[in-house]
Amino acid sequence: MGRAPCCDKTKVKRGPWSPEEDTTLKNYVQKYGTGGNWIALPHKAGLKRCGKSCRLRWLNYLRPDIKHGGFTEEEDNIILTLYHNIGSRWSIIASHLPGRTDNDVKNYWNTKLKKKLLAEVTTRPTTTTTAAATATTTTSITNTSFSHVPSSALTTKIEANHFCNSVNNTMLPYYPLEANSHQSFMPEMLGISTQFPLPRLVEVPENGINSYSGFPTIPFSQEVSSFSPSFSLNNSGISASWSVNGGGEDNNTFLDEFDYGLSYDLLNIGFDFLEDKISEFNPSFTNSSDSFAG
DNA sequence: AACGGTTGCAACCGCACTGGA
DNA sequence: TTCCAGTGCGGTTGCAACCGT
Repeated sequence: MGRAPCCDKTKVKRGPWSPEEDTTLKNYVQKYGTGGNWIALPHKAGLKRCGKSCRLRWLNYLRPDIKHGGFTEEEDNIILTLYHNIGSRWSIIASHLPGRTDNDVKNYWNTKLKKKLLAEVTTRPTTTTTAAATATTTTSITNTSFSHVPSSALTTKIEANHFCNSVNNTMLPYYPLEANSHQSFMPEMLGISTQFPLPRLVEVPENGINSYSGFPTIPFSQEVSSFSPSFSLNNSGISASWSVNGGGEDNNTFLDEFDYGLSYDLLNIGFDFLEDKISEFNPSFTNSSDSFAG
């Protein structure tokens, strides 16, 4: 037995809204407000529509403060950053973009921004260098709208992917940002069998104590100029080690830019492929919104 | 011009959450 | 504490417009 429908589908109009319906809804809401009850609103307003449909039409289209038209470069970057940090929480992302709705942002991501990023990645020259990665290495993707992404971040993750693939063709999932964390961090996004930890970049207090024990962390107060991952395979599985060298001039920038690199590489992998691999590895994992460890 | 494929976006669906009774 | 109507949200679908052949 499923949930009772919110209205009788046979008695309400569905599909595209006519200009007359738009006018009726807009006039009613502007005159009387929603009254805190969308279900009752269409009847009061004289509309043969489901309340949910009215709400959606108002919020996504008729509201006076809605911004229509193309997204700016600045909006692109905000979406990219937030998508990496919190995933597909479109309403939260939209709340950072005045005049944009969650539906707008979601559609824009799915139809344009994701493809734009993929195009950037596929046209980027192949990186063959290893290990040492510095925050100031930005040359590989200049002349793009995301030229501030350091190749260090790209290289780090790409090598991790290649390494995992070369061992047993298995990957573990990207963990979304934890809700209570203060700032972005690098999740332990890849691993095999023993789930080797990749570093998390987390905001930690000046005393250096943080709640993510067991993982290397980089306090914001620490200057960072290079970030060097290395991998090895031995009898006990895979081990990964990381080193961070001081001397950077702006490590907040480095951390922020690292986030962009992460987004690039998630796209480079392909979400579908990644999830298929995860499912093979652990049948209890069903989709990207699930918690793998939970 | 006609057709088929692709794109972009409005709208819908259904589950999760919330708050009041 | 439990129940449930109303609301919020993310994923998905439908379709018109566009594009290439």
